[in-house]
Amino acid sequence: MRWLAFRFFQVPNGRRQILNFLLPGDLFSTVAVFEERLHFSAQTLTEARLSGFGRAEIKARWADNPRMTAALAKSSAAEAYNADGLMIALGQRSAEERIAYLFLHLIQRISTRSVIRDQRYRLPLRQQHIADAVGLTPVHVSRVISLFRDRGLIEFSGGVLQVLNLPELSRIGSLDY
Amino acid sequence: MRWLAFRFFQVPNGRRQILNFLLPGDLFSTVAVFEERLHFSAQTLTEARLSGFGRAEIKARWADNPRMTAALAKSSAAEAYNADGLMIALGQRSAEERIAYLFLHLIQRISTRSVIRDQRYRLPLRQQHIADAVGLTPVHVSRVISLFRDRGLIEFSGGVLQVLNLPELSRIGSLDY
DNA sequence: CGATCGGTTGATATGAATCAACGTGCGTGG
DNA sequence: CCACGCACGTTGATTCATATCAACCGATCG
Repeated sequence: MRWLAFRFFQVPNGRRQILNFLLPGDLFSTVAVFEERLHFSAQTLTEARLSGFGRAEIKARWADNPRMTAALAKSSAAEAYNADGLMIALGQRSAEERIAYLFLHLIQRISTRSVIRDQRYRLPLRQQHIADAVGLTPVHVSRVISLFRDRGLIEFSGGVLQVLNLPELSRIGSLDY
Repeated sequence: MRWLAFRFFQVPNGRRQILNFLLPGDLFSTVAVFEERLHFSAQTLTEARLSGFGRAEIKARWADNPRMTAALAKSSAAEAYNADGLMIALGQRSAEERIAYLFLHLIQRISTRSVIRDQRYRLPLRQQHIADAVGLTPVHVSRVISLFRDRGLIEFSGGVLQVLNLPELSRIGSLDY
């Protein structure tokens, strides 16, 4: 991954929820195109390269530009789809399932963007970020990842994820829907 | 509320996550306008009145109809906003907070649609639905609602929610963002 | 070379799940 | 019209998954 960022909400009680991760080529937020005031924040995990568009400019060009319209619709649909997946994970699934789900989700998105060798993915996250994304504590994330490591499913350290047993990881994390 | 429905995903393990509730006037799903295959299901809680639109028809009229474009954009933004709220609730908040949040969210949406008397809201849900929406068991939902009742915050039975202490309910459930 | 950060590990605490029993209202069929 | 069954909710006892608290370790960095 060339760079990585995330969108999150800081909860008054001190916790935060990571709402999604942003990868190269992602629209930062489809809603942001239409809404002036945003309820969330965003932060990069690496150096990142952003392109900005004026809201007025987009709106002006949008009506007569079917390709832009289609791109926005597609981005919006993907956001909704991903949000549904995370809600399902957070609401109904165990710690192991959530973490496996997150890894699977990320490696799938990364795979559409770059060629992957030996199932190694650059994923510059700390366990804290995983915890904030899947609604667990960093301590518990550490335990689950250790468990995965002991079972030979993955290696994860130094910002690199290596998948060693994809079928089993999928069995745990996938919803296959 | 004249009628009520919800959008949900059936998890292979037998649980289900309610992704959102649909109220009169809501677009069923913005994504459904563009995508052929949907990953979720929907169900009504009461008799409901639906209007259908052909996907082709919408697409054809969409380019040259700025009002429709705006309506879709607005609906899509609201969906994303609500999804963020639920992800935050599911990921970071306690059982009491989640349930208070859900009630607040629903009464707010209902209030924009009908005139409310005496803080009484028709809300034809079973505790099972609340449980499926906020990621708890029906048993625990029952306990929390009893607690709220004992503290004089709400009454909830027979499909009617009566709010008795809105400030306190808000203090518990609101994120005030 | 000490300090800080991220991760690991162990002990204990706790919120919510699970298991189970019971109550109540309601619809249905005898 | 009664009796039974069923859906829904309540309540108590217990279990379990994850949080919390705390100590420690290794790497990195000023």
